[in-house]
Amino acid sequence: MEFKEAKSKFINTWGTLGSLWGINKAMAQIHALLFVSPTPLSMEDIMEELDISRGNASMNLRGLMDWGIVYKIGVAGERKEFFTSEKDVTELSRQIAKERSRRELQPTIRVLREVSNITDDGSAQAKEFIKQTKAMHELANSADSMMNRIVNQDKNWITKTLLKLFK
Amino acid sequence: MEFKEAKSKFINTWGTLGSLWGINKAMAQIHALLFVSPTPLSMEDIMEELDISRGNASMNLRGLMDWGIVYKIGVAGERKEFFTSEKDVTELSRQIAKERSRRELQPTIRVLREVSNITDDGSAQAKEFIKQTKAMHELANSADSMMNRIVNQDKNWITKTLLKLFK
DNA sequence: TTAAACTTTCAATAATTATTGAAAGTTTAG
DNA sequence: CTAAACTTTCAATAATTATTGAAAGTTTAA
Repeated sequence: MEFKEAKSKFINTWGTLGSLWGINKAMAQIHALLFVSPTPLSMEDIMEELDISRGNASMNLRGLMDWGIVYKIGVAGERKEFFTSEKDVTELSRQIAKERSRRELQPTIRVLREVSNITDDGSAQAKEFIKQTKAMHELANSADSMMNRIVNQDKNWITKTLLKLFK
Repeated sequence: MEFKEAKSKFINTWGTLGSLWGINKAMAQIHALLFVSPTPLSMEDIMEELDISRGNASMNLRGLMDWGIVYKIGVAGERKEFFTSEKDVTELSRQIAKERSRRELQPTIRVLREVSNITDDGSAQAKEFIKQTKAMHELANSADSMMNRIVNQDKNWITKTLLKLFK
């Protein structure tokens, strides 16, 4: 397999994978493209390479910037804007973990705390509901602690932990 | 908040969350319903409670069984089939980790290995591509090792590890 | 057997989500 | 300022994905 084929396979795989994780295809593909590009790309470049419209490129680039994994940069002597992605996979993981915690886990934990706190009316229904949602609440809290540790405490925690555990 | 409201809030939240993770709403809601139900439910029960069609219920129940987190059981003296979910949150996590590894992570790792193994033609493009996809390949391998450990090695690994790390 | 009770399948349709492209908005060079 | 170069927005539309419901399939009681 040569470069061009490998590149398009990578971008495609990333796009499909993105959809499985609630990230739309174009957004995942833009990220993949920037991730393997040695130089920043303009919106024009991205539109052309992925064959998408200007509007699509603009919206999804903004989305990626909101995730904190793509940056807009200025290039001297160029009027248009250029984009580049977070290149370090550890930092990328940290950023994604941080955002998923904020966007998904924390709101879920809030709901779980709320609903598991109803008063037990003595019915089997209520008893099971409380038991199960409490268990889920504890699990979600643990997962969130883990993510927060990844994000806040120690920049090399992932690597260190994995090394400790698996070698 | 009383039971009924809490239950519907839980089911709804789970449904929305599911969509964010590539699981469709009905499937996530069926799981939520079974997860908090003290007794197994028939397809009829599920259709009525979630207000979905027979076909929808049937297909998504099969999906949940493929994930290994919902079981079909026979009830003595009843002709129709009943369904129940995995009730233990640790086992639920194990099962989901196992399936996600099998369905998503492993195929991705295979592609990453493939594309990161192209021959370096000396171009900056190819160099960066190889460097970045190799880094991603290593990260994905680590994540998969972690998941496999969760799933295969030790049934209480999650709990133990979390306790060790965060208490 | 047979027929009632139940489940699955799948083509049609509905609902949702992504994409386009052109108008409106913004920035900057001159 | 003004106009060219560029970006963003958003209503219309396309593409994708989920849902329905009825026909086909399966199981079991008698």
